[in-house]
Formats: sequence, structure tokens, C-alpha cells
Amino acid sequence: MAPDMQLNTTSAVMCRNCALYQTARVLGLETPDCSSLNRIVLRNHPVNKNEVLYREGESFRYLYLIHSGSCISDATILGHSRVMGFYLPGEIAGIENIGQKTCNHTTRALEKGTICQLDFSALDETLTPSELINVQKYLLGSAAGHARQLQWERSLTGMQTAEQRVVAFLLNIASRLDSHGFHALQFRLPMSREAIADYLGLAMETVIRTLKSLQNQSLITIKAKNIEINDEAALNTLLNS
Amino acid sequence: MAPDMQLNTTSAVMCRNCALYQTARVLGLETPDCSSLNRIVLRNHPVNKNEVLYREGESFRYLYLIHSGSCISDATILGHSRVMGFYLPGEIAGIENIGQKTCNHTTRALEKGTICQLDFSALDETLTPSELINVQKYLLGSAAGHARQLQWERSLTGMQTAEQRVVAFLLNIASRLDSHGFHALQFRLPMSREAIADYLGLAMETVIRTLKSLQNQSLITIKAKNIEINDEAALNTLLNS
DNA sequence: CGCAAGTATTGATCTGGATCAGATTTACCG
DNA sequence: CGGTAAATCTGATCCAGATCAATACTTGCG
Repeated sequence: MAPDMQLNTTSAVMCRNCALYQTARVLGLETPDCSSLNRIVLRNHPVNKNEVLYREGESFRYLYLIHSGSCISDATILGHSRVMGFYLPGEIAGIENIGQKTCNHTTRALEKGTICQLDFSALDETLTPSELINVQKYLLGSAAGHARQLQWERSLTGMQTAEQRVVAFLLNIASRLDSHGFHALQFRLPMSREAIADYLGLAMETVIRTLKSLQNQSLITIKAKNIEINDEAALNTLLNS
Repeated sequence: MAPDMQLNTTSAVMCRNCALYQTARVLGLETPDCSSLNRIVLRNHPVNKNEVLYREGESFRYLYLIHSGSCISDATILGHSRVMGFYLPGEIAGIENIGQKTCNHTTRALEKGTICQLDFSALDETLTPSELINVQKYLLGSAAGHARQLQWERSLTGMQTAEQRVVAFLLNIASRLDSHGFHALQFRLPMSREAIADYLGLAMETVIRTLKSLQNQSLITIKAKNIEINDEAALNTLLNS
């Protein structure tokens, strides 16, 4: 393997790109180390692979800002567990629980990493009205952004071919990594092939075959969990056809 | 046709069940006619069939609370238009645009109806800090609720059979009507079969054949756009198997 | 009232991806 | 390290649903 192969998701986001930094900024706290949020934030808490952040049915209290590593979220739909999504560094997990008593997903770490835990239930008592208005405004924007990611994922339902779904998945991961300052063309997929298949609504074998076919067309290079995108333009063309 | 066949979506929601009423309530204005919101709300505005509420790319300013009638929302994904969702009486359209300059869907009325238009951009200047905190809290809950509906829709991707998708669709409409006080077992599907197919990621012919098959099993009765659910329990069983 | 355009329905064919079965590679742990 | 369980990959079969084609029904409009 090339020595410069970056396993991106194990790197940490820069504070500047991190959701927590944004939260601090809207509070009017421009300090890049976010130290003024310590009252309600547990910072850079380490998590181990497979460690559960929150479990379906548990009472809702915290939002989780992924600093390094990555998470997988699943929910019980019609009796059996389904992969609902992945969280990459810089993203917020748990926002869809706002307004409910309990969590409706189980979210666990896919690998060792660090997360920041924000006590959502303490916001009201801890912040001044003007701070609270700003933080709520920020969270409202995050929730709407989360809705837009979900709407993007909804478009998977309408894609006719397995190839389109797999390509859409790769480009979505790339774009999300890119928006947080990572190399978008060379990354590690920290989740199992089975989890990708479940997320995309395909059989695991189909995901494997499709990835291999993309490699045969020289559009990507696969080295186990590491993916290199060789021809982003061609992948985009596949998607639009 | 039976004279008691209710065309539910053409009826208006009771103010008590309407999102606008909830908004008024969190403002501390318990008046059921919502009259104190008139500064930022255009109430019970009539819309005609096919009238556009907001268009993809337009600058974002308003939220729309469906009072009677129903809407369809579509977005351009990878070049061509895809149906993203339907809005029923009592629901809010446009919430996913919060935090963006422009709208990313086109939403139009499926039939004559009335909507309430809330000027989101004017909230900050119009309301007191304490009112603003309450309204933001309410909208944050709505956005999270919208995310949960989208997550439910995402689970369509994982459903193996067309029958499951169609049944899930019918039960989802029923449940949404029910939560706003309508008859959930007898309703009108105001959208075309083609729109349903696009929304579910199926071919129109498959939707038609599946609906007919459900009727042959005596689980539902179809009279053009009117659907009667005869055996909700059996439909739920189909979904879980 | 009748024609045209859109919408819905039925029928026949064919293929992409699910499924099952098995081989191989990788990751984990003492 | 070496051994075992888990994850990944390959091959072969089959069917649900897409697609194409043709026909009915419905709606609006002059």
C-alpha cells in the first residue's frame, strides 16, 4: 500500500471546521478552543470501536459532535434493524431526536475516535436569552441541513440501477469529507460491505460486484476498505445517465 | 359512489390541530382564531389546483401551513424532476429551506385549498426575545419531526417488494391524516398514480397492479382516487413479513 | 355535446439484482 | 505469531418488476 494513503476518518477535524466551533462562534465566543462552552459540553471524549453513543428507546438528552472517527446509526423498522446513516467527522448525531422524549436510533462508533457531547437539555438554564436564540438558530439550520441530507438519501429510492446507488454513495461520502477539509478522492470506508448494502437497499453481493465493476472500468481503486476515486467526472456522468 | 364517502383532504383542519394554532400557542396566545399572529401570517389564503407555492431556486422567505387541500413537492435530482413528498392538511411546507438562501424544491397545490403563509424572515424583528425563543423551539421540533418523516421514507429504499412500498405509503397517509383528526380508513389520494410511483421509486404500472392486487385480496377498496382501508391489521402484517 | 389530451389500466416480454451456495481472504485474540 | 471466526468475494439460478405496447377511461374546453 502506498505510504501516503490517508485513512481520513481517523484524522480529527480542525476546530475551525467542527460543528462545535460553529456553535461556539454563534454564542459570540470566538476562541478557537471552545473553552467557554465547557459548562454544557464534554469535549473530545474518546470512544472505542462499537461503543454505543445512544440507544433506541433511551431518553434523549445529548447531541454528539463527531471530532474524529465515525459512527453508524440504525433503527428497528418493521421488526428488524436497518442502517439509517453514517456520521463522519464534523457532523452532528442525534439532532433528529429533538422534540421527542426518547431516541429512535442506536448510534455506535465504527472505529476508535473522539466525540464532543453537548447537553441539549441544559441549554435553556445555562445560556442567556440572546445566546439561546443564537444556538437555537444554529441548531435549526443544522436540523434543516440534516433534512436535506435525508432528502438526498431519499433520492436513492428512485435510482434504477445498483451502479447509480453505489456511485451516489461514494460521491456523497467524498463530498461530505470535502466539506470538512479532508481529501475527498482518497478515503477509507469504515463500515462493512454489509452495512453499505443495507444503507443502500441492496444485497451485499451486489455492492461488492458493483465496486469491482467500477474498478474494472478504472473509475476507482479498491484496497480493502480504502477507496481511491480516479475519475470523478466519469462517476458523475454515470449518475446522470 | 356512497354519499358518505369523505374526500378528506378537501376538508379543513380544525384550528386546534393546525400547525399555526400550535405556533400561536407557544407564543402564549391561547386564542383559537390565531388573530395575534396577523403581523407575520397571511391567513387562509386560497390556492388553486397546480398553483405554485414556491419554486426551486427562488429565494427562501416563507413557511406554508396547509389548512385545506394538499401539495406535492418535487426537486431536480441529477437532471430530471423527482417527487420528493406530499403535504397534507395540518403539515408545514418549506421547513427544510431554513438556513439556505434559496428553496430546493418546487411545491404546488394538488387541488383547491387554503394555506397560511408565515414570514420566516420577519420573525426576528417582529417577536420579543421570549416569543422568539418559543417559536424557534417549536420550529426546531417541527424540523426534527420532518427529519423523522424523511427517515421513515428512507426505509422505503430497503423494502424488497413493491407491495410493501405501496402498503407503507397507504398506511403513512392514513396515519398522517389520523394525527390531524381525519378519518384514516377512508380517504382520497389527490395525486396521480404516476406521482405515487415516482415518490415510491416504482413504475406507474406496478403501483396500479399492486393496488389492484390489494383490492383482490379485499384489503382495500379503490374507487378512482378514493381509497378505503378494509383490513388495516392485515396490511400491517404484510409490511412486517 | 363531442373531440383532444391527459390519465389510468391491462397484457407480454426480458433483464438486473436477490438469493443460495461455496471459496478465499482478512481481522482478531490468546 | 498461528489459529479461528468473521468478513469478503465469486459463481449459478431465478423471479419481481421495468419496459414496451396497446387500449380504455376521464376531464376540460370550444
